[in-house]
Amino acid sequence: MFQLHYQVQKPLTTAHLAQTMTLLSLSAFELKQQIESELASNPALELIEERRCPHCKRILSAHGNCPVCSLPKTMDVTEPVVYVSPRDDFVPSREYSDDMYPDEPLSAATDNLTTYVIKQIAPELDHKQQLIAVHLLSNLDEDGFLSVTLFEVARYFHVSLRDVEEVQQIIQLADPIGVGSANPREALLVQLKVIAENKAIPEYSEEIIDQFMDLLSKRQYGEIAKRIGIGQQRVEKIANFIGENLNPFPARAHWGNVRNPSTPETSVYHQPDVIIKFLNDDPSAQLIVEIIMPIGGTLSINAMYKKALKESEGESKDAMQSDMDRASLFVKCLQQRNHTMQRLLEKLVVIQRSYLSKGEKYLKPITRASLAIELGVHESTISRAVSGKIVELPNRKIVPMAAFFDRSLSARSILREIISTEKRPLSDTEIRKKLEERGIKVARRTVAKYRSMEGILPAHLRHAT
DNA sequence: CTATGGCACGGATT
DNA sequence: AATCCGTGCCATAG
Repeated sequence: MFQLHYQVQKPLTTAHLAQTMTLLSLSAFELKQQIESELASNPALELIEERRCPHCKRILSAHGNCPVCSLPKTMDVTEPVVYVSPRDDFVPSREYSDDMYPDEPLSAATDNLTTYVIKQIAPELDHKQQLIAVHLLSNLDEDGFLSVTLFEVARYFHVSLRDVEEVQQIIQLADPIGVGSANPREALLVQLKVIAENKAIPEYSEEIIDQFMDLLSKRQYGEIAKRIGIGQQRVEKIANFIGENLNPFPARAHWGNVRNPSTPETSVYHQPDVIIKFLNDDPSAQLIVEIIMPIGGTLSINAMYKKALKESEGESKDAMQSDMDRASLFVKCLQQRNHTMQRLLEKLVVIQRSYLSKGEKYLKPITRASLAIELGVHESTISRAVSGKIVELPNRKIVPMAAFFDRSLSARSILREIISTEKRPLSDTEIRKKLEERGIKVARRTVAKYRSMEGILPAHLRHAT
């Protein structure tokens, strides 16, 4: 039924529970919106301005201590440091900047997107081009990308590839900019060009998107810097610019907060909700875990408002009191959310430590339920806390938090290794045996599934390289 | 006869 | 209650 495991100071109310649960399931990006709307609608709430740590420029916590500089001196390596980190530099990755799209959001449905775009561009096109445009736009996927190749379309209409490209370019310039591209890379390049007309763009932006998209999405800025031959800081700046001004999924601007099941290929870059690092990047050192709070400063009850409430009378007092209650409820729920996240991550990083330091092969296949028991919370609490959250790992990779509960990742990773070192193509049955030798018991059928998940061809179509 | 993919069932997850 | 994932069974290809 209800979860009575929380260590709460005040008695629980159903409202309290409901709101805590909602907040828990929000990603940093959604949380930011939630907090901002609450802050705007409730005068009793106040955002206390940040105070910054003189050493590391980080925003100080409510207690005035710096989360990084005040790390415990006793470095018990097995004890991770987990803290909530308020960020005023938080930039939601899936949002357009206002100057690009001042208009109100569109409906989400793809077919509406089709007509929406056609309306914009129809006047510019002759009859034949219109036919092509309709064809292209009816083959958009949910992200606004083409699910057909230009070549196919050209053949279908018996026109030259050039003609189709021309139409595509017109479509890409329509709102949402970049729609009708083949992939995120193309979309970003189009957006970049459009912005460049009104605004200076950082040098190398184009090169980075064009040539290092995969590295960019994994946030491996150092690598990019090395390849271009410029400083890493500069690359980070450019990456920030891209994150702030461009959207790799054109159609999603209209989707609000989409939970994308992000496959490695389609996920581009995200602001993580949680950042996990090793102290000094040393895998044998202590783990540092940052839980991102997408606001600078601390949210709390407005002291002036509290005072005014005491002095007021009658009906206005009632109204103020209710705002007050809502405010304190919100603050409390927010604290509880962070507390839950903190406890969850403390356990999680300890359990998955070898995964964090040594790679995918060492991911322990734990379940949400087992962790729930250890933490003494309901399993749905874990589910909510995990769903939709993005984590940055010590190796700079961005993965969904659900990856920590992947039952098959380590198996698949070992499978990849087996196949990449095989002398002759091994059949699924043989692979199953090899896996068993390494402590993974799965059915033969499952090996086949893992193979296809990894995009590895069946044995008879593979040949040793 | 062997290797593999498709479909469906049951348990876990959401 | 709906959905996802591992697995067993079976059909099909080689």
